[in-house]
Amino acid sequence: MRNRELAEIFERIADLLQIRGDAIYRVLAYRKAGESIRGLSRSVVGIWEEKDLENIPGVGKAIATKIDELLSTGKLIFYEKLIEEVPENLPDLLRIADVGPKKVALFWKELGVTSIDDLEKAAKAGKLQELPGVGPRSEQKILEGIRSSKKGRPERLSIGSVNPIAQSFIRRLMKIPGVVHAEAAGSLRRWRETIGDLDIVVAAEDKKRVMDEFLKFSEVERIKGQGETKASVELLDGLRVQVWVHPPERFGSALQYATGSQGHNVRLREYALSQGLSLSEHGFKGKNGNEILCASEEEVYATLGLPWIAPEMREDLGEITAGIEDTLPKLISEKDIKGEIHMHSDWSDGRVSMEDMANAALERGLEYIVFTDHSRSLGIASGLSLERLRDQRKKINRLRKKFAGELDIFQGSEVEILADGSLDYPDEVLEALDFVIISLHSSLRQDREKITSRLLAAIENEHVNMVAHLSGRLIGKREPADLDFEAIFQAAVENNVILEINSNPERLDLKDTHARRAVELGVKLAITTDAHHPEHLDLRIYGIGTARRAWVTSEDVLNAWPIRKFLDFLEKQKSSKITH
DNA sequence: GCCGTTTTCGGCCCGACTGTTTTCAGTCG
Repeated sequence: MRNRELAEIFERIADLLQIRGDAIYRVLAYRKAGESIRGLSRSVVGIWEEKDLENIPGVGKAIATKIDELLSTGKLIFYEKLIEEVPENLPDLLRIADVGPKKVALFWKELGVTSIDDLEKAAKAGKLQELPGVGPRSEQKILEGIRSSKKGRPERLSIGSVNPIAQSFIRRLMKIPGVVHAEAAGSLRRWRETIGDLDIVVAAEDKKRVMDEFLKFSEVERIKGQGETKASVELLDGLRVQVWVHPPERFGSALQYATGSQGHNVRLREYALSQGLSLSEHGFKGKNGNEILCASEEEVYATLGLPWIAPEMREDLGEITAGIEDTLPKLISEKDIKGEIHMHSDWSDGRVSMEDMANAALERGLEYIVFTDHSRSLGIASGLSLERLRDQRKKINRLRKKFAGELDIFQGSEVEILADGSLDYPDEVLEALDFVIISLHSSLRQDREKITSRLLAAIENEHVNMVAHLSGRLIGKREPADLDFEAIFQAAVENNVILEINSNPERLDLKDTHARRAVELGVKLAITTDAHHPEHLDLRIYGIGTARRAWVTSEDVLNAWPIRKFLDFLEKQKSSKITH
């Protein structure tokens, strides 16, 4: 059973218990356990085999026993009894805006509603407003909520699609007179791979003016809520945007609050309470009611005796403890990157010539690049035949001379791993390449054992330097391959093979939690763009964000190393390979 | 139900906004 399936079960239990009206802290415990499992960097099955379940944060005796039952028998008696009492699909109603557990319970008990269709019928018949605490306006809102949930818009959008919208909003908000700061917060600032709501925090004295101007932005389709300090709207394309306005002297605490995550904030506020301070978006309050205002986030953390914690780490995954102990890593940043080692040209499916790509790399301050066009069997991407590969080498040699002293250029290849685990070029061809990337583009749906051993066989090939986009997932479009990640990370360490964080926002592969686990085990990474066009070189910000979420430092990243160290490592890879 | 630089028992973040209410409950983040 995969972590996500386990997480879904416990999250559903939490919803069902809450609808049933159980004690809220019991509900929260199940929800927290579910979220914790979802965010885990390694498989629960592995932890279960080591009999270490209770070391998972949020998992105690009771939930550990339930995980054990699920993994050994495939079912959970507690859950089966629960859904005899509360209809299993009732939590689906919680997805509708402004419908929470109390209302779901009310509609179910009073009207027998057990599905969204039931609810819609009841609302249209005017049955909801006859219930206590529900009026005509609520009934109307619920109907709207059902309508928008039926439009089939995805609940979370790719960070690559939301980020440009955010930057445009921020530019325009900054132009409103009196605005001192405007900054994206929430999951975008934490560089999560998908974004639910776009959150923006603005610093200005005149709140009302900012609110009025914001609500007039042309993309705003519907105002969902509007108060003194906070407004939330839905855009024409369905994206939800929330804007907070706070006075500049409180901007730090407001930004900290809106950045989250919820889990991080709860833990930080608990830590504040342990020091006799109550923290909110407005600042700190002491026991005697005195206020401490924070214009910057640094002041928020410093007030608690902590170093500033990078937004990407704020997931309640040990960052506050690391802050207390002063062991936070120095995270990698974009300026640390020295080379691009996974990119394409028009020799295969890239859009421009090698020379144009080289110039684009130079413009972006890179010191070395590796062309890694596709290997021969990937016909759909015009993979290079042996002859074309030789021709490309000649061309690259000419380019090397042309760019000498400015940019070092190498010839690599993105080599297909064939269905049986062998590689798409013979060994002597691989040996002649400067850098060998291997990747899967076909037969991604093989079962776990088969696809894992296929990758392991490929990783053990002595000429392989790096594995690209390991899981093969396309976020929201294609599920990752069913891999034994733990085994692959071990093999990568043993064979000195690099694993890629692919920066394409549709991939982000390795993903954050896997990258963190890989580095824990001693794997070295690369942060590449897989560029097929000069502009793709700018996608690296997303890979950097993912790496920072994984607590990665520049020491962990091959293409953040200076050219000398990069080349030395390639030499070392050659000599350290397991021989067969 | 979980957890411990106040605790193995008694806590468990904090506030904005809305609608249905006359002071608050529910939802959301």
